[in-house]
Amino acid sequence: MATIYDVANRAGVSTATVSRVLNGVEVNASMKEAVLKAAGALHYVPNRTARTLRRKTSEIIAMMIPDLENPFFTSMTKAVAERARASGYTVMLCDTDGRPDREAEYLKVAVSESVAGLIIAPASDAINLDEVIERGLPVVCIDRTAPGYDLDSVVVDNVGGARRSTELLQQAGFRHIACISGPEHVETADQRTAGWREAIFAAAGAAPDPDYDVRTSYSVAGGESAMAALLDLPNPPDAVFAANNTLAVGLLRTLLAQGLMPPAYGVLAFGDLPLLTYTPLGVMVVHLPSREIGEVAADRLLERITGFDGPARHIVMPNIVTDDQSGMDLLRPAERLANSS
Amino acid sequence: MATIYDVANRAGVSTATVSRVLNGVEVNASMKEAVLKAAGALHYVPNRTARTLRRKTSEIIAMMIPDLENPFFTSMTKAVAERARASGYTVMLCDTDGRPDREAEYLKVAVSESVAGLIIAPASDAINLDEVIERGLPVVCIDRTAPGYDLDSVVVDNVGGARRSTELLQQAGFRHIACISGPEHVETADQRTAGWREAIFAAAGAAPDPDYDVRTSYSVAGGESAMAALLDLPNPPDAVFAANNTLAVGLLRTLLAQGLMPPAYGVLAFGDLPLLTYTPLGVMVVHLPSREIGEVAADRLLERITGFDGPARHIVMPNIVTDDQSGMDLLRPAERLANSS
DNA sequence: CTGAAAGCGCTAACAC
DNA sequence: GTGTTAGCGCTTTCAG
Repeated sequence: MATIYDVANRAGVSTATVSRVLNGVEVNASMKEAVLKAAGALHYVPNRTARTLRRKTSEIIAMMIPDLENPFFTSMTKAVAERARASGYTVMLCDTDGRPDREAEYLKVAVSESVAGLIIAPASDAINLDEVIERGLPVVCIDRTAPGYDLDSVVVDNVGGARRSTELLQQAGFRHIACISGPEHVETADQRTAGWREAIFAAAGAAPDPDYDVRTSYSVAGGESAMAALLDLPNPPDAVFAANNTLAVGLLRTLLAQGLMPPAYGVLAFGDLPLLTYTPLGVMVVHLPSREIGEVAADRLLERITGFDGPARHIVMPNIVTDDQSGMDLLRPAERLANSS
Repeated sequence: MATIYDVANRAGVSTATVSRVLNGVEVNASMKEAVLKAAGALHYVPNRTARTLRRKTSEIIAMMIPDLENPFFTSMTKAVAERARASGYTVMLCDTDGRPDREAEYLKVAVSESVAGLIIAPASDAINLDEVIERGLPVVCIDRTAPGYDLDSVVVDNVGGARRSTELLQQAGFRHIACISGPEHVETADQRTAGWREAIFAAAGAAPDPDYDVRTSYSVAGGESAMAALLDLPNPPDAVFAANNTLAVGLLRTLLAQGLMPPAYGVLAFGDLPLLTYTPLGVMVVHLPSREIGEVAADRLLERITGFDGPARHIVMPNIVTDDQSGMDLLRPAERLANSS
């Protein structure tokens, strides 16, 4: 309730001086002390809203992701929040549910709140960031880029990673490898499917069976039904490349319900299955550095917020736990468990 | 960039009229149309900061939880964000990491941002909400209450649930049941341990072995080391009641690494292990309605924000999937999988 | 029903 | 180095 005026009065100085003290601008030592004492006595809490109105930029960072419940985005978000907090910023959570309309809505709110910056995993490749760019808002894309805009981005190597993943399945002896990927026009889904195609083509000298190329929503339900459809095929696959973790969980549900168990049935998940990985199930898992992506993205954004104005940086994250040339962690969960204990 | 003045000018009306139109106050139809047209032409986006400064309350809800990466809080947060969005509010994410100092910091930011309301899972039972209460900020406690304050709360029956959980382990034939719970002074941890004690006392006619009563941090690491310590005991337990999901994951890691497998070794997790539950592992799981807690909490808060001023409501959530009198879902994962397919 | 104008709390010229 | 003061964009009395 106390304002900067109250503090100024009590300390016998002007509001400008109070503001200076509060913002770390050089001020006479005795005045500074008086201000601090007055502020303490009055339980003064600066009003960020007023500051934002005046400065035209808040201490809030907008974080837009398609699904907070996906551990991949959860840990990314946690990392961003932690980095932001350390620099005095707070995160405005925007779960777009993968819907462009929600995304547009949140984008408007972000502008309306004069957020300091934006970290976003675009819901589709048709995303419109014009308004945001016009206002000079710093933006960092994560996981997916924003086609048509030259923005900082932090992603993983989807095409190459998917190709190497598929090759691993091939090396494990599987010959009929299907790919269950996310929606069309979602960059990661398109790229991971492309990587799978490359590997299949390289091995077979021909394009993959169109029936094996399935696209669905990035969700457990999507993985479940897609797998069911694959098993209903006249010539069902003997292995599956799951383009993300939720799809893998879904397809695993279908598989297990039908008595098909990895590793006899080949399953490679592109992205971690956090809790599942602690159980002895023969699923191959490619670890994606979600936390690190969040950290790097936050750092890059903070740099922009504090004035950095260089050209866009496109960062492709190497994977943390390295066990082969690809830089990916391809241990089977059971092995990983053994190693880590 | 366009302000309400620009819109007013273009529409040939006063800013007051523009404001009225934008806020749904009755206005002459032709004027209203003119305002809307002008606003559209100018790509006008209202400035929420200015509104907040004037109204002294923003359209942001602060959500404070101890760990975003715990699926229990993740789904709760997602539910809150969704409900909030539907009412025009956005969520400010505050991951306190279970630390009172972080919590206090975020509380200050929340006040400073003039948030419309607060949903909080207190980091400890010594939480100080004075400042927040003084300012008349609506608060709803989730998962844990705030001792000393009479606030709306949405929780689960910890004592009773823990007791029935332990009884289930007893009914399954286990006789040496340990309890791994969270930190002291964390309400849920205290209460769940109390419920376990009740069950042990009722069955044995004596207090449980103090060695079996372990408290650690609510984390995978905590569960891991606690389980290791239990197994090192001269007379190790044959079953464990895990007071939350992360503890369960941790103790499971230790167990599996030592070749001890449920259900031969008794494990009951109080709280879901989302992805793990899809695998055929004999762990008993008590489902906690995290999503529903979030929904109810958000609804109660929104009521307060829009003026409700009745006495505090203390809501104890029943569990969703009901298979016994306790209202809890105690199916073993494998059975659940079979049922749900 | 509509308009004029004050003011929310703070920052940043600008003047001293 | 310090104080004065004009707004930031909006809502909301208060007159008319």
